[in-house]
This record gives sequence, C-alpha cells and structure tokens, in this order.
Amino acid sequence: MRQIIEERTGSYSRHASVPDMHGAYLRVAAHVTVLHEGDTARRIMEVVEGAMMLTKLLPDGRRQVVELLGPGDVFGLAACDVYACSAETLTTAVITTHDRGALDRDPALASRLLRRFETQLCAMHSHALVLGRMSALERVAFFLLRLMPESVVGGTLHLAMTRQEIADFLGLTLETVSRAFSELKRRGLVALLRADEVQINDRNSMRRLAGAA
Amino acid sequence: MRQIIEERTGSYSRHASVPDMHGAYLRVAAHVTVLHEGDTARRIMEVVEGAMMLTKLLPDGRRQVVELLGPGDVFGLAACDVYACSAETLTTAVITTHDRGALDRDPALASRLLRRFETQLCAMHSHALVLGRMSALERVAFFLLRLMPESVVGGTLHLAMTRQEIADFLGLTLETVSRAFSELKRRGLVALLRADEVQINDRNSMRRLAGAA
DNA sequence: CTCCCCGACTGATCTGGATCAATCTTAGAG
DNA sequence: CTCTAAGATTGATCCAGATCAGTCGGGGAG
Repeated sequence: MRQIIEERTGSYSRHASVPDMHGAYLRVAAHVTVLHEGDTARRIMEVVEGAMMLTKLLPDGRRQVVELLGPGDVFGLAACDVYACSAETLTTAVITTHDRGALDRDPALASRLLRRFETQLCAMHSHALVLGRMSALERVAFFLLRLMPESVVGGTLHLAMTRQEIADFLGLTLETVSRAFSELKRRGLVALLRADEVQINDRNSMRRLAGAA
Repeated sequence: MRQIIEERTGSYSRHASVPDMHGAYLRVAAHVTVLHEGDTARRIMEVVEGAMMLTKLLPDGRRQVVELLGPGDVFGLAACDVYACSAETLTTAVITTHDRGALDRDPALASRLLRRFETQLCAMHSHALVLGRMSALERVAFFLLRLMPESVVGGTLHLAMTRQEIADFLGLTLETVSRAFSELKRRGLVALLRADEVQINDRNSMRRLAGAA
C-alpha cells in the first residue's frame, strides 16, 4: 500500500505551503492553497482524490478560476520558472508530487502525464469557447453538464463551490450565476434541493443550451 | 536534410484534408484548413514554420479562436477520438505529423511534446484570464504584447489576422477590436502604419493595461 | 431553543460592448 | 490609370450582464 501522509485541517492555514515530500501522498484539507502563482516552480503535482481549482489574479484583484481539477489531473505548471497559477483545494484532497527532473528519467510517467495534458488542453479549448462566446445561461448549463457525468441519472450533484467561485470560473458575477440557476429552475431544467445540491431534470434541453457539449 | 513536400496553393482548396504523410514535412499555403473539428483523430501534428490558429464552432455559427500557434507548437489533439478543434494556417506554414502510437514508442518525442504541452497549457490559462476578466482595451493590449517579443524594439509587427479573426480570438466583435486599436493609437501607445502593421510605442503603458503580463 | 452571520437570492439601475448602418481605405483586377 | 470588392473604421442605438442595494435562509454557536 502506498504511503499516505495525513495532514489535519489545523496544521495548514489557508495560505500555508506544502512541505517538500518526494513521491509521497499528501492529504490536504478543503480550502487550502497548495501553490501560489509566481512562486518558484519546483515540482509537478497530481490530484489523486478530491477536487481542486487553479486560479489567476490580476493586479487589481480580479480573479479567474482557470481550471477545475479532479483525480488524475496535473497541476503546478510553469511556462518560465514560476507557477502560472495558484492551486486551492475545493474538498479534502490527496495529491502526489513529482520532481520536474523525473519527467526525463521516467518515460512511463512522461507518457501518462502527456495523455493527461492532452485531456486538460482540450478542456481548456472548450473553456475558451465558453468564456469567449457563450451567454450566461449557456455557461451555467455547460458547467453543470460538465460536472454531472452521464451515468448519474436521477442522482443529485453536490457543488463544492460558492456562487462566487462558479462566477470566477465562468467569467460572470455571482449575481448573474444566481439568476441563471433560478432561470434554469424556472424552466424546469434543473431542481435546486439546496443551494449546493443540484438535480438535472431535462438533460436534452441542457445539452442544447450548452451547445451540444 | 529532411524531406520537404511542397504543396502549392492550388492543390489545396480551403477545406482540403491533409494526405497521410508519415513523419515527413508538409508545406501548406496560407488560409488552408488542415484539420476539422469532429474528424477522427489519427495523428498529432507540430508547427515547424509559420503561424496557425485553432478554432471551435458552436452549432449556430459563433466561432472562437482558441489558440494561436507558432513554430514548435502542437495541435491535432483529441479528448475522445475526434479532433477537438479545427486547425487553419494564417501564413504559409510547414508542419510535421506523428502517429499517435509513436508517443509510447519514442520517449524523446514524448518528452519534447510534454514540455510543449506545458507551455501551451500555461498560455491557455492566461487566455482564460483574458477572456473571463479583462476589458476590451486590455484584451487588445495583451494580444499585441504577446505577439511582439521583447527583443523587437523599434520593429513593426505584421498581423497575419483580420479584425474578425482577432475578435474571435479575444471574445469580442470586430468593431470593438477596431475601436480598441483606434483608442490605443489615440493614446499614443501604438502606431498603425497600415491596418495590419503595428508598432508599439509605449511598452510600459501597454504592460500596465495588459495586467503586467 | 434563539441568535447570528455568511452566502444566496432578487430588484433597480447603469454601462461596456454588441448590433445596426454607413462610409472610408486599399490592394488587386482589368 | 480606373474600377471593384473586401476589409477597416466610425457613428448611433440597444441590451445582456455588471453594479448597487436590500432581503432571505439555513446551519452553527451558545
């Protein structure tokens, strides 16, 4: 069995940095910032369990959630020598890290990460279409479909994000996201059991709104 | 020397597909669609020379240019088994293709593509911030800085894109892009020698507008 | 149980960029 | 050279979503 290092909530403040564990698994509480945009990029990381988000900030505080990550997704990337994004857990999460040098030494790792990068790059392409060309209602429909796998039919989706976080992901304001949820409910496409518990009732209409995504 | 297969303009219609050349180099004229979103994904491609753009379409015709590519950049990606984007040359270009299976067999190739994917993924993260949170003027400033490398000081940048293509890249309309160019000119940050020939006069102000990018 | 507080919702108003509608400019054709 | 057509610019108006301003609701502390 693989080693799992448990880190309790209290041992990480919201802005703590991750200790330099090599190859080990690391359990992190929800709402912890694991990486900071602009810090020196030493390691590449993978989500093993849980959900995370990558964010970028403008100098004046405007924020964009650039990517949502689930198990298998890779983060800690850098175009130059510093991290391009901050990374924050949405739920309790387990992550692994790899030395950047290991990419050349370990072909199996490189091959696996390559495949994952391809998936994530395609997801970013879709997201560019969402951010650049879709209306508010379409964006929220797209968001919900993306989070709700086909398989789950009657099930309810638990949102681990606030309206503000969803807004920062979709390039909207929290008020607009809230109105979009209400409008989808009014049209009978979704049901809101609680603010963070959504049920998709009319998948076809949702798909049509989201551009057959 | 590597083999270069020259393809003349006339031999490709705007919507022709690329013949199945393995590992060879292929010269393609400007404004040729090399890949079509939704086609079966057989090969992974690399830009050797020239500039290209990747686009995605919504069913109703809205278009997003999701990525701009230069030498070294990779395209022809697929999340499932079909291409996620169409790929079109902006200038005359030289491209290579690799069999998708070669990624496992050739660690050097995998390692090189991995590095490039990382760069492109970071570029997409920046672009998400641009599309989600920046004003029209900021977007255009960011776009021009990105295209104009630091080194070139007094030089002029030749835009290989129409206002419509720039608009589709930045999530705006062509009118708004045109107005942004005029505003940057009015403020003295750029000079427009011709519609497609730009000079950056005040790099610092541009950088401030673009969010210190 | 009540109280408190944070997040969600909703209404009223404002505005940046979209849309609609002419020109203007400039390669390229003849 | 002139003529033409495609792209760029500019102006007028409109509207989706931002902003501002409360109110609502539900889960945790006491």
